[in-house]
Amino acid sequence: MQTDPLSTKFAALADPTRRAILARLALGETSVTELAKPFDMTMPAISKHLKVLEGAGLITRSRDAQMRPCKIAPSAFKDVDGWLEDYRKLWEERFDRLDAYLQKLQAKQRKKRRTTKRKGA
Amino acid sequence: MQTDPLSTKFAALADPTRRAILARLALGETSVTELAKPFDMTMPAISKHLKVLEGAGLITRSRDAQMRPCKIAPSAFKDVDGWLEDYRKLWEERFDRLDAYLQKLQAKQRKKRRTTKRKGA
DNA sequence: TCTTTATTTAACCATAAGGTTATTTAACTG
DNA sequence: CAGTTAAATAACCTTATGGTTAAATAAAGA
Repeated sequence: MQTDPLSTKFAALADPTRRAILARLALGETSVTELAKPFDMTMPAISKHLKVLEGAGLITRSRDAQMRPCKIAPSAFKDVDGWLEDYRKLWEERFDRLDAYLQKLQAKQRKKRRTTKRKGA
Repeated sequence: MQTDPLSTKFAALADPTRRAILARLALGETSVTELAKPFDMTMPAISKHLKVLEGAGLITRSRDAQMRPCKIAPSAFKDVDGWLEDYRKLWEERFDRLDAYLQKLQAKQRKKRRTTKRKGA
């Protein structure tokens, strides 16, 4: 596995079970047993998933009696979002260029229609 | 590996070599040999990385003589961005609550300063 | 203190990931 | 056609991942 924080985060997010756990945690802090319920999986498996999420800095854990409640880390998605930001620009530009191209195309077609005085479809 | 598109994309992004390839492709379409240059890695390794990126729908490939130029797929990051969107809301709310809390705290401190008439630091 | 509840750790297994070298395929070039 | 360039495939190796069962740990409760 890669050791840089961004790789670790993407790797953690690459598993549907872990994303489902995050989705549950988005509703609020909860226990491991509670988190495990929706899954057809043993507790140690869930425990490992939580360790991966924690290791990636996506969740934090506390203690409440025997329970180890989990919650989403405050700035969990900050760097992932920051990374995406660069590419967001890229595809917005791409979209802008496409948009410009389509407008040019439409202008050309309008011009054509004017010169040919509505001959074809 | 998981087979759903989002997992496949996150997994593809979880490797720094692949992210570097994407960063290079953000500058424009280019050949495999060109893409390979910055890395201390054999061609087959790069070839595999490109296959992963293509399989995730992050890049597309064409043909130009013996070359197989790669470019970033038009809507490469759309679903990843969409997924993040939900959590963006979450942490904006979290931030809003923190902000509200801090404002309340400051208000309380101003009040305190007024009643104690600047006694301590 | 013994038991129960909540969770983790250890040991193991199958499969996937990321790399290698050697070989092939594909297309241009002389 | 023979040779060169660009890239992919095959076969292999090592390590990581995602799961299991069985055992250990931690805290609360009778």
